[in-house]
Amino acid sequence: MINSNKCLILRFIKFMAFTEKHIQILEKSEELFAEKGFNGTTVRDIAEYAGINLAMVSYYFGSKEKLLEALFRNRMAATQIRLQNIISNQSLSFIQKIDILIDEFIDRVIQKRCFYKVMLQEQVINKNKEVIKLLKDYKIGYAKLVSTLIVEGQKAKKIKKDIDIVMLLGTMTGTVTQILINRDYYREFNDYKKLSDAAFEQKLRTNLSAHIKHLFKATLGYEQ
Amino acid sequence: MINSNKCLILRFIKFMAFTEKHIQILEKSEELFAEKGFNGTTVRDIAEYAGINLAMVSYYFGSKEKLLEALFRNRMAATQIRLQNIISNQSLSFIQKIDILIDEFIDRVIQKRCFYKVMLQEQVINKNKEVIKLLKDYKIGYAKLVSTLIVEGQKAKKIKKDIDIVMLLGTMTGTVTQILINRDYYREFNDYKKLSDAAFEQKLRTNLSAHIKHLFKATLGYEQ
Amino acid sequence: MINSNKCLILRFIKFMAFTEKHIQILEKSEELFAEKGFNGTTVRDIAEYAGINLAMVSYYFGSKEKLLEALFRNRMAATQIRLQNIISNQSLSFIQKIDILIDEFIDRVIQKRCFYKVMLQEQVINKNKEVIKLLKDYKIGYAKLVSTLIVEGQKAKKIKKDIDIVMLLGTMTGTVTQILINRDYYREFNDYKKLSDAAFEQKLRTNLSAHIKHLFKATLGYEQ
Amino acid sequence: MINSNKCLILRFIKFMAFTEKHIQILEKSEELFAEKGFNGTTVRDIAEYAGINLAMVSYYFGSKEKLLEALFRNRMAATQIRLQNIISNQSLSFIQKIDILIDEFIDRVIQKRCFYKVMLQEQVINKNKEVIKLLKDYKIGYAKLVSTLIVEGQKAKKIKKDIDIVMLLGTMTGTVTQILINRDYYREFNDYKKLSDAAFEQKLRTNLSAHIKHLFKATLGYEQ
DNA sequence: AATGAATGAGCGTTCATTCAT
DNA sequence: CATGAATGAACGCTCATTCAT
Repeated sequence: MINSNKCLILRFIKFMAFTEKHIQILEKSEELFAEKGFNGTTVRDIAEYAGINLAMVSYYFGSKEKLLEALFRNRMAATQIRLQNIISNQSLSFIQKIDILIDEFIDRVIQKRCFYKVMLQEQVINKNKEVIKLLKDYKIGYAKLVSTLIVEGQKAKKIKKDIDIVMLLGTMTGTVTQILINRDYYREFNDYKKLSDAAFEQKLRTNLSAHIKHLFKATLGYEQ
Repeated sequence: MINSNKCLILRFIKFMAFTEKHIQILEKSEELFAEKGFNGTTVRDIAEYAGINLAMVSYYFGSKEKLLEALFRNRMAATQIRLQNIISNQSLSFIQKIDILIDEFIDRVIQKRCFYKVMLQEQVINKNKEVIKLLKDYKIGYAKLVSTLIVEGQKAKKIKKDIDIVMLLGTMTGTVTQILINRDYYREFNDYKKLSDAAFEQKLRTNLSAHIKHLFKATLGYEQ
Repeated sequence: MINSNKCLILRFIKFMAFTEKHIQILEKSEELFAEKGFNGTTVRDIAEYAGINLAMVSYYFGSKEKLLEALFRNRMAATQIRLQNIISNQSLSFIQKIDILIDEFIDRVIQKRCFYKVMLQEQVINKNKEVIKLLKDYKIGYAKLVSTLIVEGQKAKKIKKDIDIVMLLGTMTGTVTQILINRDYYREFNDYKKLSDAAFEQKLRTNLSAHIKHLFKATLGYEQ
Repeated sequence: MINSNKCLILRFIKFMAFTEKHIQILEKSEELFAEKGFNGTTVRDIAEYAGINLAMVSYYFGSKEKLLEALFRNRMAATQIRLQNIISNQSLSFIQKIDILIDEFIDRVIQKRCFYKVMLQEQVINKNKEVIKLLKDYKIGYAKLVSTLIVEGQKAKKIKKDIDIVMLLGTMTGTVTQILINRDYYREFNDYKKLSDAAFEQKLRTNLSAHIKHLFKATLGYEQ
């Protein structure tokens, strides 16, 4: 089981000896890309914000485009590890795994919100072939992984037949993305301004988790 | 009640005498913005693709930035009219209105998919103040409109209390957006390649409609 | 004598049927050229400021360049008439004529200060051949005219020999020009701010007149 | 007294590490600005004439506008040094200092004739605030400096009372400026064409010097 | 006779990238 | 190994002028 699951997730890790400066550039550029977009961010912006020399970006990563690719590879390798840890945990039921996958996703987007904004951009304006390839592999891997869990549930007659997995994952991803985008507006509309930033973030996490889990149960037909 | 609903939707229509060439530029630039992003699209690209002189963009719209604003104003004015027609229809129950709103949204995004890609961009990379303002007004108007319907249903004891409207609308918007983004991937994964483009689009519409309506019912607690 | 003097001044009048709109454009463009320079003034600026259609400038004058030429021809024709009136006055002595020429020049520059700013520009940045030609003819005519008066005075042994006329006229023109340029600074430095605009202008005229006449007397060696 | 004079001249020197290429661009652009005006000179003109890349102007100076400002700061810092050397020379009488100031000015304008054409432009078409500020400071400093010398002469009862300093300096500046502008015409009118360029320039210098010194003496009332 | 629409040319500036050191 | 200096290409925009009506 574990081995077969492993195969479902692609290996994004590609050897690259990252120094502290590499990481510094990646993190700072991620923030800028998220805020102003890839095209709206200049190499000068990155150099200035990361406190490095202008030529370093090309020197370290080859080009602005390849910096973006490195960013994706880096973040996606981390994601792979997180997913692997969940899947390989033999003490969890498939229902528990689905719930944990939902929470993991919410947590991931909230923690790495900059990256998910960049990811969203790349999916819409898609230009970079390497990134698109990474994204496609990730999506296929993720869908197959969830598919395995659902098939397992269907065999145990605990989950409805004919589940549209891509649609369901679209709901999860889309809902979280929309809340990520409309974070301030969500806070305002629901009168959460009185909460501290940390408290609001916790509230957001809880609300999202409950909402999406409820949608999954309604779609998959299981009860906990 | 219906009249008061009218007030909930903002008026985006602002007088601008659009000639055929204005429309031509708007539509072509919309396609390019959707494909390559606002920053990734040059005025020269637009001029070439729309078959007009380079200087016409500035001549007609003032600047590339104002062209984008005009695009948003134009599309949003059309949206307003569509919404108004639904709301002002006195022969519909609130449940019917919610269902129609869902279908209208799906239809709108599928028909104007380019615009919705541009809209997504602007929400993530947001730079243009005028556009952000239009978007905020639209979102508030839309949420209040749905809120009115839900309150109506709650009064009639047909809808659960404590509905998180922004979250629910996030699910609708997010799901449709994700399927818009992953359209090709959705087609591939579900083996819809054998369908004609038109048949697939119809399938997409039907699936999305059924899925989202089901999620709404599960969230709001009503039965038709 | 009168006839010979006439020959010293060139004829700038060239037939052009000027309508009110022509005059309007000339006067408004003169103001703008004076303020922002010829290159810094756009045809759109002129059209807007003169309240006419953008195409009128080309339509009426042929081009922006020819508008400038028309402006020079117009103003210089008027100058010619003013000078002719002084020269042809047989009741004046040559000393009186020199004094009157000085006052006429001061008066002309103060009244038509915009034009003299444009004139100064054209002499420095000189580009327009037609204008340069007009200016050269004017200068030669003016110098010859003054020369005639001085020769007359020298014959009457009232004026020193070896007068450097161009230098002397340079002093007159230069002094007035400098005060025109430094008008505000002159007012401030001499504490004339308390005077009304009209009173200051009168003061300026008086001071300039006395100063330049004094310099002429010191140079030419005559006493009134 | 001499030390207090030092304070009368503003300090234009602002640290800027000028390389040879900076100087090259400054000098070449000065020529072009003098000939065609600031607005009439394109960055491409400058790049070509100075033998540098088009982007270098922005790279070195920030913008075309800031290049102009640098030009003014540079030339005016040099002027300050020249003036300081005269003022601080304790072996000169105030009359000698005035004479030397006149010669220094003539020399400066003839040597840096391009700059003085640019300066004249900026005073007439004035647009650049920084340049106007520098010019105003220079004028005030110069006038105060001369004023100090004159007051010294008045105390020694060698100079008339009630001297209009701005007017007198206007005569000096204006006369030199006019001859600068009408240089060729002056040469032609006075039949100096037979002289070599160098000989004519020397003649020009001598004539200007004698003429202006004479005007100063006539105005100030002193005798050497 | 007068003008709104349109345009080719060229503007100042910024870009990601390169390269000598 | 790291970087300051430099650059070709392209950017959004404005210009004076034209032309069909």
